[in-house]
Amino acid sequence: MDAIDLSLVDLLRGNARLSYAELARQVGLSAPAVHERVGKLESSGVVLGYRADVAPEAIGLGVTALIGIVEDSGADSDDMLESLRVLPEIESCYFMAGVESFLLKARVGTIAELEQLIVRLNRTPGVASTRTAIALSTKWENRPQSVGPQPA
Amino acid sequence: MDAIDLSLVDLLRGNARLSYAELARQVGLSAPAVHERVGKLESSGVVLGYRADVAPEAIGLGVTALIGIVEDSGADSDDMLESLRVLPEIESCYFMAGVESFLLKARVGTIAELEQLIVRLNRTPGVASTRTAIALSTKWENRPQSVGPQPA
DNA sequence: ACTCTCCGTGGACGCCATCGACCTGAGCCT
DNA sequence: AGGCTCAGGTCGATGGCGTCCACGGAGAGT
Repeated sequence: MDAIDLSLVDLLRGNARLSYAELARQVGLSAPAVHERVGKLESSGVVLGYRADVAPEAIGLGVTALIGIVEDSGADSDDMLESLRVLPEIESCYFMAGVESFLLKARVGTIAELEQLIVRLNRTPGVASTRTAIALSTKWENRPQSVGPQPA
Repeated sequence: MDAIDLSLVDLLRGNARLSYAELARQVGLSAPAVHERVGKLESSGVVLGYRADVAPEAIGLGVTALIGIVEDSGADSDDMLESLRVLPEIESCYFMAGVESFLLKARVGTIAELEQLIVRLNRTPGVASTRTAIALSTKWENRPQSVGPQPA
């Protein structure tokens, strides 16, 4: 992970569809060199994947909610995790410090679907209680912060 | 937005670096047709961009926190938003229902930087109070849920 | 029925991805 | 010091891809 790797990561976080040739121009290496570096970043787990950023309302996921989960005393967190992982509506899952062990970000199409999700969560073994906060709007999300040197 | 557009969105949410030729094969159209459809999805604001998904610890952003903000009565939310937008550590920002008007997801390198961020937030005009919860680990994040027809 | 429009296909051409061969400099052993 | 080894780069070649263009068929409106 030298400065060039950081620049590559920055560039790809900004636009994952840049060609290797373009990346090469930006960092001042040849295309094959960039190709090899990016390949290593991928296989070493630095770059986990490439994703299109899509407006959720446009694909019928207009309701965003953040749900905190309090675990039963004696519940097994690993089992719970597996139960959560199965629910596709849960886009993100954090294990938290504090009373609420998990914090979930969920996206659904309607409030009715959110209700169903919450019911299902409360029925999940190990869940003592849930607390749901609804996002009225997403101002921005997953904005990449630059880590490399400033782009000259 | 027909079924093919949804499939394209699904495919690109799964892997934003798929070539147009590959997308074309998957949806059963020609490459130019896919190229045009994707271009329209981009310019109509359905596809907002393409981002590499990077392991945050690998780039020195090992501390994740969720911060709720309570606004002063009479504060201007738009001004606050601009103040928040300027802080690069804030990766996501939701406008919430409930006592806390905003919910932020922030990533920093160290607890000390988190402390500085919280101090800055509390000094921001319009902020009455903040509440910070620290994520001990990110189980997963921004998992795309499939919206198209099941991939046959 | 004619035509307009939309949306697709197929062909062409230049650029890109990717492979292999070779080069160079750093570090280390003798 | 000399030379081995290896990591990591460049260069050149080739096949596939991105992208532009001209053309064609289906459906709606008159």
